[in-house]
Amino acid sequence: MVEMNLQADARLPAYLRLRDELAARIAAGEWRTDEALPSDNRLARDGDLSVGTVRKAVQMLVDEGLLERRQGSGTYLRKPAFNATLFRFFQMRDSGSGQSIPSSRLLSRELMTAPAAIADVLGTDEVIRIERLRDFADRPFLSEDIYIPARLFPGFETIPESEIGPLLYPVYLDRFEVFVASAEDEVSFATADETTASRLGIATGDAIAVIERTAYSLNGTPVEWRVARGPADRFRYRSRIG
Amino acid sequence: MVEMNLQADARLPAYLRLRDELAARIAAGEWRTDEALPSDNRLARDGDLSVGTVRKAVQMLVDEGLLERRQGSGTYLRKPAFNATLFRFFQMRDSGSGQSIPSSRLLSRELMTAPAAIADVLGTDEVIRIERLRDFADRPFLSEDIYIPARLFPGFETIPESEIGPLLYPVYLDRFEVFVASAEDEVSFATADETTASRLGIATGDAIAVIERTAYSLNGTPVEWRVARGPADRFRYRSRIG
DNA sequence: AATTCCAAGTTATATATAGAACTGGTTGAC
DNA sequence: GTCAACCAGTTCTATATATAACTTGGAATT
Repeated sequence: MVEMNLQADARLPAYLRLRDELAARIAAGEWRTDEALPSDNRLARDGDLSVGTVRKAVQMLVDEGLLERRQGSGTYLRKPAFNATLFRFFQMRDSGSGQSIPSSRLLSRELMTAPAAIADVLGTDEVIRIERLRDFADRPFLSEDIYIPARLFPGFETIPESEIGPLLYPVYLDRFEVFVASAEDEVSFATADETTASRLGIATGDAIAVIERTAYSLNGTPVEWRVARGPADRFRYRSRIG
Repeated sequence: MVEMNLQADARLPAYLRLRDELAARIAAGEWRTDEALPSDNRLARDGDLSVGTVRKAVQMLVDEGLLERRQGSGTYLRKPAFNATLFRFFQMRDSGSGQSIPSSRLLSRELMTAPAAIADVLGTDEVIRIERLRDFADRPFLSEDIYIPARLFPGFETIPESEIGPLLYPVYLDRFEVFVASAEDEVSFATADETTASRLGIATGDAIAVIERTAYSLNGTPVEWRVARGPADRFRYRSRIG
């Protein structure tokens, strides 16, 4: 919020300017996950920089998890590992090591005006709300209310359901070029209200786990807020602290 | 577990060998958090390397969160930000933004033989168990059972309670040179048994949140296992995914 | 006594260069 | 057809060097 980034460049070190430029071009969708960015040498020639400087800029984006270098081959846009990284609340116990992604059913999608608290987080009150139910081991497991800014996802509510897989973030990326780069989860416990209970197939008043997540894009803009509710006794949340 | 690390060095690149050497010397307690490591130039001369190679090694340790560079001054051992990073389950709601650390009472410390599951994680069954109760807003908030290997913490059970602050990790570092570098939390839900209930001042069978944590030192050795239990309705767990 | 200035030491940035290690494709021999 | 050798292009490692930016502490000045 301090400054817009058109002139901010001038006195930044070269490797940072290049990093910003590359990040912008990536965010603009210039490359796909399967083909290579220009080589270090190429970037150096184009930008009139030395290879060392280029490597430093690229390395930053690698550290940020955006790019992936393959020796002898090239530098590629990394496909985000949604399964492992951004999607880790499960009851992993049942099946041996079935990393299976739970199936998901869309219950509703609706263009609406967001409640104040959510509008506050997302920075707009024109949102699309998605209600979704996820199954695991053939039983309803998570009831989700998802809010995304209508401006960033124009027409999301009209996409045929068949074209929306069990994971939303790939859809965000492929169809709207919105890249979910980080998120913040908050876990708490509560009791089920009537609608939640009926969706999950439990009794009203039963204990549930509540995960509230805010997801952010590359530049730190919040692009999604969701709340997920599941039966507390089937719930486990794992977290690595670095 | 694959190999011991005395000869593993030979064919590693120079910057990795230096990184390993520095990490070992840090872990051995060669430097304190307040005075500087040898300068880049010095390390280069000593190790017969170029400055670029040295900087690459040091940068790795900076990225790993171990070191901190202060331009114009030197490279320092970073004091881990325990409050923020490794200590984040609270009910942050009550007081405005009171980042206050809850007070803590030691209930017992005892040299004992660990249950199989815990011995398995820690790699030894000779452990010290610490029972602790933490208050927040004048009410008991977390009941903790903490297990640490006796070998790594000789005599911990006899340290005067007055010399143990509300945070254990600084004690591990200052008195035993054990540096907690990362941890893994697992959050789940259960109901209180009798002892837990009486400690927390709730009824047997009441809903509680359970956080199981394994803490690791620099080289990935588990150095602590703990389980913390608190009333589910006052509980919040925050986690950043990045 | 307080302030300014300077010098030495440190990390940060940038360039240039060289060879090693690896990948993916093409060519050539059999 | 198969396999090996080769080759061009890529990233990776390492060195050497120069300058900028910054910190610290003491000396000089006011």
